[in-house]
Amino acid sequence: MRARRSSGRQTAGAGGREEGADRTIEILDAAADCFMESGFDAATIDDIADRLDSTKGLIYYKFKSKIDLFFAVYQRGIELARDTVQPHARSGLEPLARLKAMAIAHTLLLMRTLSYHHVIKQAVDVHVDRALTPQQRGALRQLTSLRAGYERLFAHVIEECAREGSLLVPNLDICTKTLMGGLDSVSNWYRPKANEMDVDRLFIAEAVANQVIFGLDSKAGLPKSEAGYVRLQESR
Amino acid sequence: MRARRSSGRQTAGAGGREEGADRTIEILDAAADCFMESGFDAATIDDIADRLDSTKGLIYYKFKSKIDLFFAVYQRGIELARDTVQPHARSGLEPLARLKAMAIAHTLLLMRTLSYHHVIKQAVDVHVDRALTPQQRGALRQLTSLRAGYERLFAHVIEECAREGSLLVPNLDICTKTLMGGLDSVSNWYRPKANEMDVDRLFIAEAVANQVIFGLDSKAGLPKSEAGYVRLQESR
DNA sequence: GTCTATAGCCCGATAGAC
DNA sequence: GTCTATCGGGCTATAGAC
Repeated sequence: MRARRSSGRQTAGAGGREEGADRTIEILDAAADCFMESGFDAATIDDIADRLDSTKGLIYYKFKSKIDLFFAVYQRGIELARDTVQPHARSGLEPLARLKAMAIAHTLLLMRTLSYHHVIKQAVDVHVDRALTPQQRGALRQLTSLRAGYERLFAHVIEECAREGSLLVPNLDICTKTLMGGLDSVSNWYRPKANEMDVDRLFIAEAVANQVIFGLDSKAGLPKSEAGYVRLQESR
Repeated sequence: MRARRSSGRQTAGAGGREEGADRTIEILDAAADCFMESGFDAATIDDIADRLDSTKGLIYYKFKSKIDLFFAVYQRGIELARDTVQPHARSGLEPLARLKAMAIAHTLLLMRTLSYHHVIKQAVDVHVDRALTPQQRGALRQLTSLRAGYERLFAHVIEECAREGSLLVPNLDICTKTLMGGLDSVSNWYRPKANEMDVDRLFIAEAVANQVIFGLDSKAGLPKSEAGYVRLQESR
């Protein structure tokens, strides 16, 4: 899993492909884990360095400050989600099938990258009210709008469903937030088990996605298998 | 809203009315606000004291430590919710009507006591992994089970609905957590507005409760007004 | 009961060796 | 690039006056 590669950061393109040095991703992963376990404030830079079998010198070489590191984790978390879900939003399927595929993909990713999603949750919570430099405040603003854009992926598809009549949406904003809130709540209780298979996670993701879209009402007809999701997934 | 009542903690009844001391509730309220705004770690005891126009001497006179204060807020938050929702769980209505009344009551309370619910969220999140004394660990265990009991109020009613066939519940645990996750997600975006009326909050609470139970599916018949909730509410 | 003053610790951040 | 050593600030918690 560890990269362990040369480096050649600034030394001209040099044509070669290959990840130069970027232990950066490793740092982000370690930071995400620590932020999940202890929360932003309680996690120390030493904790993160320990997890990398390194020292904080390395971390401060790559990131200006603890909060900058936090923002980098936040950004990677949202970008991962966007890159995973966006293809489903744009597939040629019917709106409702797309929404379901997005919900499942979102939930599966959440389970596979739990720590990043916990960081996103902390960032959404107010706790990042603290004193920031102007640059940091700008970065936060950009991240907030990146996140808003991600939510809009869902809102747009929900709106399409409403327009074609497949969903009843009294208030688009409330509906979108409540739907995504249900999906994200998986992070409150899901913890990966050793030897867990993809099927186990898929079972959970399908159950939750179904529930947030169709509810629990026995009078609604739950379509059991939406082939669209699987198809897209395999083609990656 | 504030209590302002005697206290007679140790000094025998003494008959006199007058607020003896219980500024305790005031401390809890101020602490909840600060914990919501800044998070447990970033909030300082001085912040909380400032909000009370007091000093930290007072707070340490009433609470042994910052984490004990946090636990006290957490406890009050769950007890408030339990006291509000339990009557609806036990009313004579049909299971599905009870569930809806509970969901609405829960969401309304969340909006009225937002800061307490943010504290509960922080407590549920892992962040309270930190080093605790044996007593504190015991207290946390008790609070965790208090919270579990509260969730079971919902689980039991959902189970009743499943048994009588009014809801389809593939997995009781996942369904309960997802349903409550949708309700609790209101705390991610709801912020009280000046001059907001009870009706405004009721609109939100009904919309969210409807969605987490019945979903958005246009083929389900949404029962629009459940008189049961209002009846119980007025009789308090 | 409430306040002031301060001890003591922890952690973010930096300087500089290698 | 990565590590060691350290400073400086801020916060919890306590001691003791009133």
